[in-house]
Amino acid sequence: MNDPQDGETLSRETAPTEPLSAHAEPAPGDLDEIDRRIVAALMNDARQSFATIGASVALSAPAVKRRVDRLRAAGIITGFTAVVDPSRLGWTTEAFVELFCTGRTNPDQIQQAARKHPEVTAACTVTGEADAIVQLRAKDMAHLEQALERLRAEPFVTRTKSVVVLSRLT
Amino acid sequence: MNDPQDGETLSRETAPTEPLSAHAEPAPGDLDEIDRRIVAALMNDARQSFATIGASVALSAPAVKRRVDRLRAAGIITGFTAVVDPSRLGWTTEAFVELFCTGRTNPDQIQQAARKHPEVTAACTVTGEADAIVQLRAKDMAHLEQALERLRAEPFVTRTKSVVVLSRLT
DNA sequence: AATGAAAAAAATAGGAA
DNA sequence: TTCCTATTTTTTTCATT
Repeated sequence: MNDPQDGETLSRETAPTEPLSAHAEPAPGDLDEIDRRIVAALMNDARQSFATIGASVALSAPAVKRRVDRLRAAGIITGFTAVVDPSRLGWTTEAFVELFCTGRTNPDQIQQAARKHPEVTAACTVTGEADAIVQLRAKDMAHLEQALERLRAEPFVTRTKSVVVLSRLT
Repeated sequence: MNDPQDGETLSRETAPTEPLSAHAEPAPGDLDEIDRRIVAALMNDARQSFATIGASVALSAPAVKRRVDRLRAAGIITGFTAVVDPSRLGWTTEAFVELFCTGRTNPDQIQQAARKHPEVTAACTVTGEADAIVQLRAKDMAHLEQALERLRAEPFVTRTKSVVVLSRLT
């Protein structure tokens, strides 16, 4: 994917040692290559047996189990979950909501509020005009509206700006 | 050999042209309360045993297993995955990017473009001024910028507006 | 410290009622 | 659906490098 990016006229010589798509693995934390492959395998299928994983990383089942235990204890793997097709569960209406908050709202307040509403599937503070973006998922538009009203009722929320998801592409 | 769903085989002459695996979603929302609780339990911990789940929904382990099998076959549960703390794996920089597109860009084009870039973790078309929102996740700010540049180079993209995630609250 | 092998305990996968 | 059972997997224990 080498895209000609010549927009800049500054013809500073490019550093020849800099690989563009450097997959530099500085090994954050203390995961080795086997740990990474175990994590990848579990992300792919969290219910496969340790023996199966072991076969793909050339380790015995107990050895894999110990590493998984260690990864969980270290907080690298935080849990295992079922991947559900939300549309099949009926909560098919989605929205992104920008939250504008009062002057000295802190992230903890937003977080606490987010946890109160089950329709909130994600929340984060952001750069830009808004203070936070939350993702909502609801059964239908009426449900979404109701959830949004509840959010707007939070004392620190001064204004919201929503966009509704028309279709999910990924 | 074992056809689980033959309960109502009317002895009407079999239609030879009938696709066997007609994924006829006959009842997209026909999960009963127990199914929902099983799904919730698995979302909470995908590696707990069927017996444990059974204890919480007052069902035997084999009964739970059959329901899970059915939920998977129906495409409601699409898989099981490990939940990983992304910051421990390196891709810690996130952004929401609004995409403004040329006049008659269709969703398929956006979808194809989204698939080309590994940094895109989600993409959807939305109401409002922008045509789509994509979520990016990258190793660091430089990586994010590079991914954004690649996105902006798509021929149908006229303009983008990004906000960077400061911290994830959920 | 980390691994593999073996044994014990637990879970799973089907079958029958 | 539950019950039952053979098979597989998990988990502990122990010996090895």
